[in-house]
Amino acid sequence: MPELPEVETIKRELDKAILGKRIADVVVNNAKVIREPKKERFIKELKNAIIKKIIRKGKLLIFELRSRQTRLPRKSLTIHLKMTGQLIYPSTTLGTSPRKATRVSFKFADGKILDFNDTRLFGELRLIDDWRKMKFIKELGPEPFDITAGKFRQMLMKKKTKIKVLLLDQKFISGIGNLYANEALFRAKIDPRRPANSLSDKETALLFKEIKDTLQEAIHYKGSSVDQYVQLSGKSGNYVQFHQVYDRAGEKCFKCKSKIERISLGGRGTYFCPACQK
DNA sequence: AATGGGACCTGCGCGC
DNA sequence: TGCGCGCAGGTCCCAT
Repeated sequence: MPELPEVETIKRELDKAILGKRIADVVVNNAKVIREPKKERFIKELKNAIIKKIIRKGKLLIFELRSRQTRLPRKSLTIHLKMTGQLIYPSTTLGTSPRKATRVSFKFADGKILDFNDTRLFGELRLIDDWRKMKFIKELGPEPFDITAGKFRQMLMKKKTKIKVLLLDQKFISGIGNLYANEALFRAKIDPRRPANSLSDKETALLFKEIKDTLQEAIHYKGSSVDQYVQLSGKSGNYVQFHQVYDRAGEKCFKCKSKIERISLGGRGTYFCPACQK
């Protein structure tokens, strides 16, 4: 489940690995992940594009491109990993025997290959003129790092929905997914079922701090490798060892030894300690 | 506005 | 061993 820390980890590695490179060829093994334009045009327009800049917005990766003929308008390749998407570089498949889940391979002019793998085909690749005009981008809420505690509090006070569900709403705040929502709420000692506007000033401030700290720590440890996420190199992220509640239903709370509970909120597995979180 | 459900997909682990 | 089933979670979409 790539969330902000996982996508940021990949973004930083991509910066070091592929900036300035020219795409020589694109191999599409499964066109389903290419949302626009059609496969043939997608390939044609990416050929000879140079990776100019890489940007992350929430969980979305954006490659700003430049064509060799600089008069052409700059396009962008956007990549959303959704749940099981991976970016692997340098890939060793060489297009000869692609791994089962390798859906698209980008071959650079120097021969190195960037693979997009995605078991469940939920991932989305788009080649578009202006990423700023994407519906997803226009509706995206601010990232926790881009707002103040006061602003966060002001945002929460307008909402009656359950705090956990709200943290997962990318239009409200972007970058947080199921794993870090669970972890941040545990650290802030807040019951995930609480209506957002029921949080006190103190609780709001603590939650805001814990969200940012949790994300920062996860970035430092290069993400959480549960399910399919790996770093660009294919190595696992190292943050799982610090998880307090996620996927620990029935196990003892590290703080108070109570049993961690699992409930469903907004259709998502929600883990919390009923004794620690009020 | 809030809430719940289904859809998109595949692979895993479970019980039998 | 193999089969069917529920489940995983990011996002969108629809109904109430």
